Order: sequence, then C-alpha cells, then structure tokens
Amino acid sequence: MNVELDDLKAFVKTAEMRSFRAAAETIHLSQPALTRRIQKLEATLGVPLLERTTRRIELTAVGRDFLPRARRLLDDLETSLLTVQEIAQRRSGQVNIACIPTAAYYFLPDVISAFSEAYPSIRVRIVDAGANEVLQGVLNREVDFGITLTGADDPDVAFEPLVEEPFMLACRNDHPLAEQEVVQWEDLAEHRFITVGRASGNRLILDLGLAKSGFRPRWFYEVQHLSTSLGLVEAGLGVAALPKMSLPSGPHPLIASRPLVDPVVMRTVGLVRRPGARLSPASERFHEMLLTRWRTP
Amino acid sequence: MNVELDDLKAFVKTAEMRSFRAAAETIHLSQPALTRRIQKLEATLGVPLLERTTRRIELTAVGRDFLPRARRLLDDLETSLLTVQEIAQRRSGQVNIACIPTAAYYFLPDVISAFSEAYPSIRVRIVDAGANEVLQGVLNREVDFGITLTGADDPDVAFEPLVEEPFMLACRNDHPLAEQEVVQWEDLAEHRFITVGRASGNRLILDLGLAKSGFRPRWFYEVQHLSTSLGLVEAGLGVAALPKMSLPSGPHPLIASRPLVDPVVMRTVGLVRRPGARLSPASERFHEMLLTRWRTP
DNA sequence: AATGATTGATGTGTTACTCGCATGAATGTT
DNA sequence: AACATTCATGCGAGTAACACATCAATCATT
Repeated sequence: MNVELDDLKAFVKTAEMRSFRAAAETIHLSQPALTRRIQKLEATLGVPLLERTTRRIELTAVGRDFLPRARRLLDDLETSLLTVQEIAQRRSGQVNIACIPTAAYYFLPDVISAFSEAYPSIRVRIVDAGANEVLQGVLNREVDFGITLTGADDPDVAFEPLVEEPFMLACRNDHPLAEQEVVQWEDLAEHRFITVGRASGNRLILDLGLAKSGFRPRWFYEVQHLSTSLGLVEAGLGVAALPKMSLPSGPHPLIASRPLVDPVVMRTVGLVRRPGARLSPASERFHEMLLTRWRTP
Repeated sequence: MNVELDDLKAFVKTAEMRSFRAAAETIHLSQPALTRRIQKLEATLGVPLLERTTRRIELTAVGRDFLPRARRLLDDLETSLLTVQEIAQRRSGQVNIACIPTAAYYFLPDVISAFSEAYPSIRVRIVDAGANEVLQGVLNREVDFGITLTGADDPDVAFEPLVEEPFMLACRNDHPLAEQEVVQWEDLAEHRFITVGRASGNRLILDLGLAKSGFRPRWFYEVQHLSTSLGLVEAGLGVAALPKMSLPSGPHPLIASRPLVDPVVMRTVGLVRRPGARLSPASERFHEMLLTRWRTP
C-alpha cells in the first residue's frame, strides 16, 4: 500500500482549507502537483475522499472518517521525530562516563577543566562505581565509556591502558613499618591488615599478584571501598595496600606510604568502551583528550 | 522534515532482522537501496539509529527509543488504511435511501426486485421517514438519496420528479359521501375530517392547495402519519384526503375512494440527491433504475 | 596467522516519478 | 452572456530512487 506522508499532508491540508489551490500554496506545491497527490491517494485507497467542483469541495463519507485518522498519524509522526531529535540533542550535549573512585580524582580534574574550557555548554556526568559496575554500565550503554581496571574487562569491550601503577603500603607515620624505607609483604604478617571485599577488582588483582609468592596476608578488617581503607589507616586501626594514585602524593601529617615489594603488585587503569560504539562528537572528543593526556607511551 | 513511510519501514524491518541484506529481501529492495534509505532517515533525524559492522547490527540508544514509535506509526497507518477501505467496500456493497412511507411501497418493490436480481450481493437499506427527515438524511449524507415530496426541498439538493398525483377522498363504503361519484371539498364541511400534523409535508401541500379556494376544512382528528389516517377511516371515525398512491388500488371491502375537486390538489413525488454527490456504482445504478421505471415522461 | 565467505557502503548509470508550466473545461458571480 | 477563478489534464524537464558492480571490513574456519 504505497501511501506517502506527503499524500496525507496534501489531503489533510486540502480538507481543512476547502481549496486545492490554497492548500497547494500553503505546502509549497503547485496546484496540479497537489491535485495529483490527492488523486494518487484516492487511487491507492480505491475510494474518493473529496467531492469537488471548481467552486466547491466537501469530504465524502469515507473522507470524513479518514481525516481525523490522517491528522493523528501526522501529529504522532511529528511528535516522534521531535522527541527523537530532542533525545539525540540532549545526548549529544552531554558526556556520560563511569569511573572507579580511585581514578576519578586522579585522571579527570585536569581533562575536565580543559574540556569544559573548550566546550562550555557540554555537561559531563560521572558515574562513580566499582570496576564491575563500570563495565556493566558500558555494556548496557548507560554510559558512553568507562575508566576501570584491567582485570574487570570483557571480550565485548575494548580496553585502552592509561596508567600502570603499584600497590603501596599505607600506614600511620608513627607505625613501626613507617621506619622502613621499603616494606616486604611478609613484614605485614605481624600487623593488622585492612583489605577490601572479594567483589572488588582491586582485591582480585591483589589475590592474583600474591598467589605467585605463596604469601597470603591475614585480613583483620574488610571494607567495601579503598577510600574507607585509607580512613581506617588514618585512624590507626591497621595498615593497607593501596594503589599509588589513591595515596597522598606529598608529605602527609598522619599517613606514610612505602613501596611494597616481594612481590611488587601492579595494576593497570584504562578506558573501556564498546568497539564500534558510535559516541556523540562530544564524547569522542573527551575520550580522545583523556587518551592524549594520560596514555602510557 | 522529509521523513517517508518507506524509510520507517526500512528501519523497523532492519532493526527486527538485524540484517540489511535480509531486511532488503523482505521488503523487495536491493541491499544498497535499503542502506541508502536508512542513511537518509539517519541524516534527516541528525542522529544514528543503528550501529553496524559487516557482522553485527545493534540499535543505538536513540534507535531503541525510536523503534517502538516507528512501529506504532506504521501499525496505525495500516489500521487506518484498512479501516477506510473496509468502510468504502461496505458502502459500495450497500445502497442507502430514505423514503416517505406512502411512496415506499408504491415505488420500491418492483425496482428492488429487478435490482436484487441483477446485483444479488448488494443490500438495500431503506430509511422510512417523513418528508423533512428524508431531506435532512440526504443533506447530512446519512443516505445516498431520497424519495420525497416537492414541497420539502432545499436549494442544495436536486429534485427529479417521478409521479404527480392528486389527493383523493377516503371514506367507508357506507358513508353518505360514498354515494357521490365526485366529491367537492365544500361537501366535507358537514363531516368529521381526519388530517395529519402541521409538520407533515402532505399537510403543507394541502394547506397551500386549498388556500386559493377559500375553503378551509375543519379538522376533527389529527394524526402523525397518513397510514394512521387510513386506519381511522376504516374504523368509521371520519373521512380523509389522501394521496392516490396510498389508497387501495382496486375494490375494497370497507374503503371507498372518490375524486376530490374544486380544487384538485396535486402533489409531486420524486428523487432528491445532492448535486455532484459521488455515489457508489451500486447506488448510482439503483438511482438510475428508479428513474427509468418511474420518471414522468 | 592466513584465508574465505559474507555483509554493509560507495560509485555509477539508468529509469521512473514528481514537478511546474500551459492550457482546457467547469462553475459560480455579476 | 460574459468573466474570473479553480480543478484537471497533457507534456517536457529535472531529480530521486533504484539495481548493478565493486570495495572494504568482519568474523569464522582452517
């Protein structure tokens, strides 16, 4: 049934204006072209919709039935198209990313500053989540891309490394281990160790890294987030192994950082996105800026 | 916004089948032609709807939003087109006319018989109504055309006369007036006269016809329909002036008919239709058959 | 890792369709 | 009867949509 939207528009406008000539003018068509459109619609339907002479136009019974339906169809289409374009525009005016907390404050501030300076009207929405949640968010297209750990990846996403860093010891300045320049993992055996839960990507990496050495630290405290670990260390409740980027970078009144060796456990943080994902230009640009600023050479 | 229905169909089918090639085959298009349609839709909306590689097709976020809307639009259009065609087909399979009662049984039986023999599947629907209702029915397109009186016409309808006939006296066989071969209107003055209401077309014609003679019958009974008049005459309650076609055509055990003169009041019954009205072929044919069978030479 | 089958995208030429212009016939109005 | 205006038709021009040929990309298989 080869009906076209322009046919419906011609019919609706003609029925409303009661004039082929006037309707044609309104929709920027010549009168013969409009007449042909109406004739084509009537031929396709197999029934006249309008009764007309050179001086008078009226709807047929079928035309009267069809007119509100045609109007509704055209209205619904216009609404749909406008809605879709609004969604698209809203999406293209916003960057959505998911990020593990330890990386958010390390990677993003500089790049966000530069990005917002270049694109003042583009908003950046950061979903702060664990490594697995970041991955799910990307897979489910809830966000454009993510910043997460190597271990938490998936065959259906592409990983682009940004930074590789070691886990280090975090303890209070007045802790006995703070007197050593370098701490070995086995040195921790005699101290209360604060760890993160099994669901954490960091925990997975640590477990895998330590498996080779035969040493298994005895966890005394288990928390959900690394940032809570740091809080407990500061409170003097124990020591923790934390990624370097989550530690204070300079001298700290309470917290000391020491290299953890034998083994040195490394983690890689990078960008994950779905291959072939068509990001908005803004998201593509932000993604590029992150790579440019942070990519490991 | 130059979106076309074929664009929507291409998009919906491709999203459902997850294959350009397969979708193209289904809607009888080549794969490049379908690809171009999808590209045109995406260009018009200014946003991609599908992410695709040569081996994998998925909806974008905007595409996922748009797909149910596009489906609904196409479904609504198809429903509308089928409904319109069904109405048109039903109308073209049926003749609808309105007819004053006195004429229905006089004009229609023969023509209906001939018509139904020629067109066995076409149904004929007769709306039995007063002269004014017949006219309204035609003007409001509730019926295709009507059979009514001259007096009940309108500048917007065309009248084609079928039969011109006189009003005659109807009385019981044993009534004194039955003894006269011809009755004059003034003879009715001494007898109870049964008339029809002022809303009746017949009443209007009678009033106008008698106005010239100066004689005004004194109504003793007033009824709504002529057929009721005949019933009261038969019951011996009085006499009535009725159109010839509504009287028994041969000898009747109870009812006598006599010419009414001085004046002779005539009425014309004919077809009314809207000029330029596009009737279905069946209605046109029936209309023609009525004219052929009954038209006054 | 190499190879092959398959698919979406692009270039190109052809065809069909839509358009505007010119004009005719019909229709109300004066 | 004459005139102005409108809908319908004939016709030529231009454009859009199509299929075909082909390329590049992508997975699956070996």
